[in-house]
Amino acid sequence: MAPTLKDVAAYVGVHPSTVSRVLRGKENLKISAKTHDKIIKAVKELNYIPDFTARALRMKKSFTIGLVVPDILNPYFARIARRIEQLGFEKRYTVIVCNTDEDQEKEILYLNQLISRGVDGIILAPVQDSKDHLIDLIEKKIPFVLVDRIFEDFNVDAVITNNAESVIKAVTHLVKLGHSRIAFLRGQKNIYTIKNRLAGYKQALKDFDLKLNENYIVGEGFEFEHGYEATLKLLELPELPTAIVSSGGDLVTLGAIKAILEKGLSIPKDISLIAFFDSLYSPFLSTPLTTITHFRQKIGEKAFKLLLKQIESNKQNSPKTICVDTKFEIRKSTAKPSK
Amino acid sequence: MAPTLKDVAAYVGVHPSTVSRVLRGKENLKISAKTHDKIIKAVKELNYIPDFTARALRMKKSFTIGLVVPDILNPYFARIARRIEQLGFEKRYTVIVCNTDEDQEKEILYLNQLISRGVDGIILAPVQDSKDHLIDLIEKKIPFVLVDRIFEDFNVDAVITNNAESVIKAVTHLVKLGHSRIAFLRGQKNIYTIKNRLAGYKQALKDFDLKLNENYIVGEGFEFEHGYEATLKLLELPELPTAIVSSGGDLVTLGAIKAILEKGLSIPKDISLIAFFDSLYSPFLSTPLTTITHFRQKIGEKAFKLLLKQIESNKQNSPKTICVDTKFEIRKSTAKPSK
DNA sequence: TTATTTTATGCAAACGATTGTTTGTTTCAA
DNA sequence: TTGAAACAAACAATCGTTTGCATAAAATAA
Repeated sequence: MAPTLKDVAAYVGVHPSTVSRVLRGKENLKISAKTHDKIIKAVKELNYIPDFTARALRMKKSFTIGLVVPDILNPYFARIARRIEQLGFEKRYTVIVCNTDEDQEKEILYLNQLISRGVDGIILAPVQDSKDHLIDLIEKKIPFVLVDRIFEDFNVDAVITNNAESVIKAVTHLVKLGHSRIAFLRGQKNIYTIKNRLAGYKQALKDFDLKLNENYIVGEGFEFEHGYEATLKLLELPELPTAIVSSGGDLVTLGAIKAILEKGLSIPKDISLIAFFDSLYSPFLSTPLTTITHFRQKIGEKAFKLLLKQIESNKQNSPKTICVDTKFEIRKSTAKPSK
Repeated sequence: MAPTLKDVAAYVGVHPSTVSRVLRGKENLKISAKTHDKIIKAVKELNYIPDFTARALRMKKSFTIGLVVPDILNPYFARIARRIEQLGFEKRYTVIVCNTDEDQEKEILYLNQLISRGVDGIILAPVQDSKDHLIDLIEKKIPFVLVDRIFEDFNVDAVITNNAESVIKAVTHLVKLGHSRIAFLRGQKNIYTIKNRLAGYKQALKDFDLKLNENYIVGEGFEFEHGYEATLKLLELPELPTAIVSSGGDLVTLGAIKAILEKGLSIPKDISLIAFFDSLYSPFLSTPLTTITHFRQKIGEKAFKLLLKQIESNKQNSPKTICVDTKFEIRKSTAKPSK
């Protein structure tokens, strides 16, 4: 059996509390140098490792944070997660990763698990069917930070990106190239980011006096298939769009590319494409993609810092929403429309 | 404050142990239907959530497993992680994700953290500088499973892939196309997978009576830059290779592609390329990549099941190494050499 | 020398569950 | 009516720490 505090204490011939005090350091309680050294030595010799569980129970502090995202396979969330884990490591926090698959039920289950496990805080990209369970978190005074997605009139710490503006920039670019039939390939509806991107799209059309064609707005989810199906539908319309803004991320966009190529169309000759996409891969695609790029590590960083501040300060600071800029990177997938 | 067992007990007018027994179910101890119902009702009304920490301490079982990988950003490990998390969820296990960045120090620190936190088991893709700390795990009787990388004469549960053979298949394909100057773009040296892939490479050359050119073996790590630098070096040799086998994964391979294109060479006209690469992106690259594809969810699945078996059975089963096949997928990045 | 402060450590009660053992009731057969 | 068996629930110890408080010993002041 692994040695406990008690074992160490017995070994040195001292009380467990003394060992504990030596190990925890700080404290104004003074320990004589002699016992201090003996204890340190004993800890080494017995190879004592403190039991975090017991400590967490006693101190009501677990040095654990929960990260709840739709899918860690999505490079967008993977990078955020990576950065959070990295910062957590520095501060001796451990990260529990939970994937909701955009399933509200699962989100609630996970959240309860995390609460039950006594995490010190939660970083969450919520499925957005409801926010009732989040109100619960507030009542339970569990620190949490939203990333990527927020709710109207729900004022909590959050890190988001300027979705609408980034799409406006994209559409502007297309319009300047001469496009007027611009389609919007959505990810899943009802997600904050998507709603805002769509709003940006509509705003931009309005700004340029282009009529809004509802048939040009397609897409029902964040998977490869969703992108594929939706784009196929788009390409079977009587009047083809000359450009697509893909707002659903990597998988959706790859699905879209597959559909476009299958239809025998080429990018950007027949169709211009702008996407929210991983900037690592985008330069290397068949046609290097013009993208709206997120600074995902920065998002993770900001989120972690906000959370840590909540955890460490007991007073209730007023909630803060941080908006991280995006970068518009022009590559080869956008060009003048052919006719 | 969140209600505890005691609160529920007091609310019903019963002893905490009774509540516990009702909640845990099973047990041969009988509880009258009446109290049972009252307790269930009280639990609902008070919205009681059991404290996992306390339970873990008492039962010495945390329903937590640690996953230690070099980098979750690497799609290879991301998929494995995803599958493990998924299966864990079904069995009510929670996953703590740790990234080592191929740093032995960090691996040891993490492992100690996990032990300290009382995880029920660990799935580990080890940095391979040493295995001493793993022997520790065995002594402490902490269930663990290696993935992707194993040690010679270290017989523990593990899930690996047939690295050597998959490279032999790749080289064979190249030789049949007429290549004889085939280079090997390594990832980091001294990693089990890489060593085996290299062994496969050498074996294949031997099989085909091709001479081994040490200058054709390059690469010092798993990052984009490593792939880029190494390939550049390769392309500055007096006698250019006509084909490259990239064994370092996505990042290394993208780096290689960048180098090749920068040198004004084209794939596969000037250089054929076969890579270990994410099959999601590979069809969409500038030249769709001929790849050696791993079934990563299967790896994750096997690893989780091995671990679960270890956790659930107290007797020491004899260790098992499972080898998961790879798939060789021919796309457009391989062709006959130009001259 | 005695009183007082300081210093170093021990004591014991938490934290919130689980579980072997006891105790107090019923129930039922003899 | 008594005694044993069966049933329900309480009791109390325990998991490994931390921490407020008490206390003994040593150091200092009076």
